[in-house]
This record gives sequence, structure tokens and C-alpha cells, in this order.
Amino acid sequence: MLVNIKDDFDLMKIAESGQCFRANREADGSFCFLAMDNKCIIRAVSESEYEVSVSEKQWKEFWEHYFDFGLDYAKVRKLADGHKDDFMIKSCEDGCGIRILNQNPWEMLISFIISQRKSIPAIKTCIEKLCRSFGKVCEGFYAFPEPEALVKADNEVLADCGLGYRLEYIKDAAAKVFYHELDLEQISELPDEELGAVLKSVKGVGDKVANCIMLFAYHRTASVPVDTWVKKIMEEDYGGENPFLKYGDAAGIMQQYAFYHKRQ
DNA sequence: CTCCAGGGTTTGC
DNA sequence: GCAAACCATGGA
Repeated sequence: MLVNIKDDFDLMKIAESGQCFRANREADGSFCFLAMDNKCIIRAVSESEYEVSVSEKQWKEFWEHYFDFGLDYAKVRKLADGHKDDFMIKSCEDGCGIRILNQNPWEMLISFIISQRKSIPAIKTCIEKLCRSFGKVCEGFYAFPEPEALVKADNEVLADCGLGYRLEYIKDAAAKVFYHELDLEQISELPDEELGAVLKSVKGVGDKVANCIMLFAYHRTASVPVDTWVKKIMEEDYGGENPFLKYGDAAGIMQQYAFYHKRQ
């Protein structure tokens, strides 16, 4: 099916933005996005036209929300001009096309627990092994594992996925979700501060990982995950100050532009 | 071989 | 309250 996309949309930048770990460029130039047990192959055919592998129903009901087409990113990028914020103006130009995806909270919880002290390629490898070992077999791919599969997972097979010391964190998270000690859907009603506190009750989830889950799963765009790259930005480009807070509800989006720019 | 990665928890002061 | 030590593994 053909879809028309007029707002910022750069598949390569989104796939490499470090917010999703199961998006890849194929040899033919198309991009494959996997989310839980959903798959979409998408390819640019002209300036604003894209060929997608899913039905109109699936596109409207799932992927439009996934790619966050409800938000005007061109408008967000203009905020940097208003603050005369040179580093952020460059970041917005450089990162133009990035969007904050609406991803599954469970997938983000597990993915970002794994992310600590790992490079992005290593995270992707680790998650792919998890899916291959514990995910449902779908047409041409493995789904992201359900909580039940990880609760019941054999520790040796889990260890072979390269989790390292994070294995007990993953087990704790899976148990809390599977036995409804943590309801990832219900907590979506909570205000930012309480949502963050609940997420941090999971072992291995600290301030940074909680903020990633809030931003990339619950679309709390005021959340700013502070990682090694953001610390570098604050130290090297803003004299120790946090340059994102002044953007309020757009802080997390500006952070994502800056993260992309700094990593280039 | 060495270094470090989208950090968090535990320990010691 | 804070800083330092420690954590297991893969990719560059």
C-alpha cells in the first residue's frame, strides 16, 4: 500500500536513533520495523510517498500511532530558534526526520534494562537472541518475548543471550509483570513523577532507564534520559547546565535531536 | 590486546 | 547525603 507522509520522516535516522532496537535497513534500501509481534517493511518511493507492507487497517490502527504522526515535528524544531540556542538549532537541523516512537511498554522495559553499559549494536544482538530463543514464531520473524516466556525461561538459555549481570533484572521485571505486581497499562494513567517512581521499583531500572521507558513507550515528552552522551553535551556545550529543561513538554524530543547530533 | 558502551546497585564514609 | 567500587559481555 502507498501512504503519503508530509511531516518530518527519515527512516535511517529513526532506525539509528537508539530508541528502537529492532529496526534495520535491508539490502534493497527498504526498512524493516518490528514491534512486539508486528512487522512493517517500508520504503520511500518519492519525496513524500512510501510503500508499506501492511494493510490500510494495520497502518491506521497500529503504525500511524507507532510513528507518532499525530505530532507536528516541524513545529517542535522551531522551538530552538525561539531560545536562540545554537547547539540545539544545529541538532534540530541535523536530526530532522527523527520522531519519538510510541512503542510497547513491556518491550521498552526489557530493552532498556539490557541497554545499560552496552553499545547500541550489542543491545540489538542481545535482543535478537532473546526473540529467537523466547519469542513466538511469526511469518518471517520472531516476536518479542511475552512476560510468561521470560518468567519460565531456563537461566542457561537466558544467559546464552548475552544478558550478563542483567539476567536477574530481566527475571525480576518479567515476574513483576507476569504476576500483575506491575501493570504496565494501568500505570499509563499516572503523572510523570509517579510513573517514574513505579518503573524504578523494578531491579535494574534507575533514573536513566525509567526516563527512556517514559519517553519511548508512554510518550512523556518532558522526560530527558541522561546518559553518557547527554552528560557530554551538558559538560562540553553548556558549561554543566541542563539545556533541555527550558523546553518543557518538548524537552525529551530536543534531547533526542541532540543525542543524534552529538553521536555523529 | 585494550577500551568502553543510551547505568544501577551496593558499599563505605 | 555523597563518591567509589563493582558488575558480565560484545563490539570496535
